[in-house]
Amino acid sequence: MNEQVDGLAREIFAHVGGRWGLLIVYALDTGTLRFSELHAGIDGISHKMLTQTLRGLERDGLVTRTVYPTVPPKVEYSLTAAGKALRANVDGMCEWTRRHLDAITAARHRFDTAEPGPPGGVAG
Amino acid sequence: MNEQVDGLAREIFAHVGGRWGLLIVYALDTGTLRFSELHAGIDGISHKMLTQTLRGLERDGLVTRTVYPTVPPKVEYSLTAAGKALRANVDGMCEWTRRHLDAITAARHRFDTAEPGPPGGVAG
DNA sequence: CAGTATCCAGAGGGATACTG
DNA sequence: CAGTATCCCTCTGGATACTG
Repeated sequence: MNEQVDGLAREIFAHVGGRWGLLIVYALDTGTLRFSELHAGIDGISHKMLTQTLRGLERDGLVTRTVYPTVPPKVEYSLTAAGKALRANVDGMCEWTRRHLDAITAARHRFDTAEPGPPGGVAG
Repeated sequence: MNEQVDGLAREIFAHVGGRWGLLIVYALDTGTLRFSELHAGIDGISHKMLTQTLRGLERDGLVTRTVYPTVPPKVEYSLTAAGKALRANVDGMCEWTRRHLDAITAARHRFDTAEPGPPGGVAG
């Protein structure tokens, strides 16, 4: 297998900021969202992780951050061109999940209820 | 944003087994690989994590596991149809990374050397 | 409203040893 | 060679409080 691309594949995870990065990229499809809107829209994310992940994405040039020096403050986030391109891939992954979720769930059930003595997984 | 799909996006990570899942799926493109071949091919993965992640992928029906009852034992892994479909998406991600890595690196550098007093990131 | 800092629990994941 | 079990540590990430 290609060592180059292996390293490349690893870069993906380094740049999308772990567990929440792709979710944020996904949420930002709408166009532009405020911090509080993202916080409300992404279920389960904490204030801290939203800030932290957003920083990472901004740092890598996947999202833009616009601060309005008003009272109270207002900060808006949106995808850059690179971010939008990434989002297309996220869409692909979602599509894949949508298409295979039933099969996966079934496979999981089969696996969990399988006999210790393997029914058909052995060759020789 | 769509709550349904938000949950769907989360399923992706639940099924690919965290940090190593996609890397394994990527490695298995070749066709069929033994445990030791995977171990050698995926740089940095530990014996434990390879076993553990492989179990998860097998459980979800993304890889098949074939045991040859020989001495010494021999176990081969390969992608199922669902696994191959997933791999196509991983390819897309790699392609994205390949295309944007330079820009990302540059953006990162810019961000890290930016003035505390924002040069152009503020609107109002 | 948005961001930063601190504290702390729990999951993730490595090293090692043992089994078949 | 492949897999399981155990120990232990790091690092993630949540809760909370404070600043602008």
